[in-house]
Amino acid sequence: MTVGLALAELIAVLTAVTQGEPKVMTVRRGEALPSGPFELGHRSLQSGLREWVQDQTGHPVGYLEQLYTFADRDRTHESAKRRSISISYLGLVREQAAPGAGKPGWHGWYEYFPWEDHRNGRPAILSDISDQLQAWAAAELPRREHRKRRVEFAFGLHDAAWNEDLTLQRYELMYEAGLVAEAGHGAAEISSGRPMFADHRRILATGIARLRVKIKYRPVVFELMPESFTLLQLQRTVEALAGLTLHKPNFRRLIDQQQLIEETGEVTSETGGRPAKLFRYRHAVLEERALSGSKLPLSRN
Amino acid sequence: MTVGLALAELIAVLTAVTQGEPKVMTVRRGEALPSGPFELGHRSLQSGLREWVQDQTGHPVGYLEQLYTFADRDRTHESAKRRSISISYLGLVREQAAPGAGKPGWHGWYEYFPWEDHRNGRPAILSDISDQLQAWAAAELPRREHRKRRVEFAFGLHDAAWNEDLTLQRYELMYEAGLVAEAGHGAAEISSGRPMFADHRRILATGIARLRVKIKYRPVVFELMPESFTLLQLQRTVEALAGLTLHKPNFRRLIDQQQLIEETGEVTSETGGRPAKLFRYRHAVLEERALSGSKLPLSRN
DNA sequence: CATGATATACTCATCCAGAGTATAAGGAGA
DNA sequence: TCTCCTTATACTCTGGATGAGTATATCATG
Repeated sequence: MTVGLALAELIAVLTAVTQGEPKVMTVRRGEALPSGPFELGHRSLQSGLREWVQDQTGHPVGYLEQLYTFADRDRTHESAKRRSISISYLGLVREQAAPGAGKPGWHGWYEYFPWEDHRNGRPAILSDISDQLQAWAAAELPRREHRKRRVEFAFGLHDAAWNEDLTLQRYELMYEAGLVAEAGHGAAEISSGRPMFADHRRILATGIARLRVKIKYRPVVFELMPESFTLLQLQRTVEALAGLTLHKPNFRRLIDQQQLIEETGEVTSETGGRPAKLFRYRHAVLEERALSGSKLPLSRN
Repeated sequence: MTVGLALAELIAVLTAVTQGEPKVMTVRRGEALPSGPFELGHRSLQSGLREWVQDQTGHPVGYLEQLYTFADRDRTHESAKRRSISISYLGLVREQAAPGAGKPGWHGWYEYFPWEDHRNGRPAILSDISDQLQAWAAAELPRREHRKRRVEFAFGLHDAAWNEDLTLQRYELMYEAGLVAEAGHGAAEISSGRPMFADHRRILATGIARLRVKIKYRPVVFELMPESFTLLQLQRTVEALAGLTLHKPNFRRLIDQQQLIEETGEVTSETGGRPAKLFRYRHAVLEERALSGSKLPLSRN
């Protein structure tokens, strides 16, 4: 009887937003997510990863949440016929290292998922992608209708609207259809985003999807903001994550009716037009009550 | 340099609802959740658990979802100074084994968490619990206010309303305050529910919380229902999981405006009064579209 | 045939989210 | 200095969803 011995590995999807662009920390020149073995010295998984990231990047991790645990057999480390278990985490950090000295390479989310950014309208690539997916769906007879519905729903075709939360479902469909490079087979004639090592891009998709869902009911955005910020800066950050533009008046209404932030008393005129008030997150006061709220208003435009 | 070798173990929170009561599958006469090593032969974590449960209970698992991965050092299996990683899952099964022959022991959720069942009003135990928690919160000076707010929010004191989703937060607070038996110290003078081995009750709380959240936006309830059912049976099942009573007319409105179910054409008069129409879940048609909907109406009473 | 029980159908008020419009306050350039 | 442009901030309107209550239908039972 074999005992369940396995290699335990930690993988991090570390995200920051700088200049209105969501970034992920990578290694190997953008080809892989940072990862490392889970060592005996660590107190727990959570703290193990925290220490490890601190060492690697010099940045403290604000918010840290477990994503998923994988154990597929087609992973590396299969040297000794041993299984490798990967425990992935989503982490939010406040700032990006000064680009130059630091080794950590930050890359934009949308290099890897160009079809996920709808801030400037529906990306052109989506036409190609959905064409190919529909062809793929129509090809296989047995589960044809089922596939068609999955594609239409995930990509917001026909009557369905684009749903930014379905990042993972979209990637998985494209993977099944052989449209992404990692798959090996198919090799992706269309420009389907930058590939990554092994299943790292899938893990990144998991992280993006999780964060997009989360910002709607938990005030995690503030983990990505500087100490003080304007309302538009906050909105731009949310938009960057969601890959959508928001309705400005409604965004403001929602934010202040939740009382998550307070004025610092200062204003900044670095924004161009009329000077904007600066706000800060009300850490202390809410921490727990905030569990309930924090929705965000979406719009068509 | 230590390599991340660890024992991988699977733990399941298997849930069924019979006669309007939510149950969990246990071993050791209700003292532990079923668990087992993750073996080399398994294709993946998911399928490993699926096979294992099938063997143990004879029931197929309908819905299966990963809950959380733990790796605390105060777990068992610390024989060889080796860490043990526990990957927990939430599984839904349609029926309970005929009580008698089968070994699996099903126990009601609310044996372990009596304060979580509000279907017959606020349980009396909650007065004791919140008294003790407030005393505990008031005792420690430094973070007093913070603790007070956590308790009030989690248990719906003062202005806050009872929120059924906070099962895990409530258990954790009680654990911190030494009100549950697992904590060791304190030994729980009050009847704070049946204890479990190690951190199994915490894992159960995680599963309950996850399921309570999930039924609000995904049609997972149907994994617990028989092929055909009446609307009231469906409502009773949801109420059992949420630990709350629902507003009947609104429940019905919500269900049929989501078009999740369809009439079978038959009726049953086993329910007492006027015979009720039987319905079935529309598996095929929706599977994917259903991703969006499936909320449920809560009420005060 | 009345009564009690459950099933099913409607109505009403409130709140909230999406969408649009209007005014304020700065800077840049004619 | 005045005008225009840009961004910030404030207000209104409408439709739909949600919480809550009420009325009618159809069975079994005494």
